[in-house]
Amino acid sequence: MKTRDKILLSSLELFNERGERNVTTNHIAAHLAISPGNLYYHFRNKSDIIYEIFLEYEKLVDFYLDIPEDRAMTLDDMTFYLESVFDGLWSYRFFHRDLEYLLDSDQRLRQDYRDFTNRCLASISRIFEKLAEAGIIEPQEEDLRSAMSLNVWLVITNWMAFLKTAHAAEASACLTLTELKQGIYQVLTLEIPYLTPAYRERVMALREKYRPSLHELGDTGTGVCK
Amino acid sequence: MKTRDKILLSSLELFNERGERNVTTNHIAAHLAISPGNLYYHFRNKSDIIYEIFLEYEKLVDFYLDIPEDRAMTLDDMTFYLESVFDGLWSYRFFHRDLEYLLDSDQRLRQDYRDFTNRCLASISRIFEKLAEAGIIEPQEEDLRSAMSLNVWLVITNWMAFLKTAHAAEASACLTLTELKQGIYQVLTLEIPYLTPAYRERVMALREKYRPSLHELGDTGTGVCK
DNA sequence: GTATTATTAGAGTATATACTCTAGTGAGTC
DNA sequence: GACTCACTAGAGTATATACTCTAATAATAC
Repeated sequence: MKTRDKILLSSLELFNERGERNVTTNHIAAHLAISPGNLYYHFRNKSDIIYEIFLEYEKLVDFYLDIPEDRAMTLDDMTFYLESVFDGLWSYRFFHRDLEYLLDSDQRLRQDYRDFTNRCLASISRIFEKLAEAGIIEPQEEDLRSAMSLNVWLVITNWMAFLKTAHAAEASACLTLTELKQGIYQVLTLEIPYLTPAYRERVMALREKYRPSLHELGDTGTGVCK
Repeated sequence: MKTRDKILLSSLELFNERGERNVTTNHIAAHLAISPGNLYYHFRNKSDIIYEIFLEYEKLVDFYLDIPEDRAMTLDDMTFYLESVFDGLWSYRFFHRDLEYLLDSDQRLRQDYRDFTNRCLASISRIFEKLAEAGIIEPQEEDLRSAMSLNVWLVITNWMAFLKTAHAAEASACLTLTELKQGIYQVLTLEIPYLTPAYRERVMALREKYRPSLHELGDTGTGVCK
């Protein structure tokens, strides 16, 4: 693998594990056993690395959130979207953690992320529309649909942050993809009142699969993870 | 005013304005025109300052979220809770921005914040219960109510982060309390399907007051603020 | 007044951080 | 063999950051 790609990969790994704030360019170089100079040959600065990683993330989500317009939407589609989005969130989880700082230090990223958000919101809204066309949820007026989409976006993008703060032990290490996907339970909670009688039972059963196992917040957080 | 209190006040101000990450203890001291040594006489370290500020924040929210158990809940009560919570969020807005990092660097804060979250979630759930008792929303089973409360919490605590990332110009400066309170519109969106016919119109009218004025996300962000 | 304590200034320190500079190395090309 | 050029090592730098230390001053108690 090329050094440039190795740098991106290691950076992502370290960022996810420790948080962008706690990972320096020197750490990244050391982790790869290359020199800082080498790293700076491939990237102008730390922001550049982060921006490249964002582009990957963006590509991934755009790929998953491509809505097929030639056929009706199914429950399986919806499940797929939810699973994919949370997978993506997991793989690039450092990103939302330090989002504000990252956007403040890179205008290019700020602009791109804004566009990205708008695309995601449009996709979510389109999904709701198609779910209504398929008779899975009741159709809603555009106003309500976009407000709902925004709420879905807020829940999705901040579920992980919530989990980390709810944990008693140190945030970064303890967190599983399974726990993360309990966010799907929360998203489906938003849909409940809009489900059609024909689909209500099926969606509720789907939701049940993602239900948090225990009283999460109450755990004493022994911290035996990793 | 005592130096100690001045330090807390200035710190909060600077943190809110520039983000905790961008404010050093030296900045705080300089801003107050006192020496770093003086600052460290009053606080062991930066975390200590943050922790004290958190305690203030906690006290404020706990005060506002005290639910009177001797009488029924009114719509005005609900409005008051929403307004107060967003006011608090505004006054201590640096806090949620760097939350994960802050919790990672102070175990005491982590534990206290976890308890704080649980209290807030309980309060939100209790508010829903009392709104149902008052005939404003339909009563729901506990499971659903707590999942809904969690969604409300997610929307409330992350609305500002969303606004900042949606803005085109630099995040910190441009943001008004008015914009922030459009979060209330989003929270009320969550309640819509559960409203009783008797109150539907009134709540919808209330919600309308907080509706975002323009197509927020679409603005070009000239950045003329501050 | 004197002793004690609380408060403050300000220089200083150890460490970290992002990044630069110079001097290469090695694989391919002609 | 000379030349190019992408790539790499590693020492080095300017600056920042959290925090410490000492000495001095102001406030208070007796």
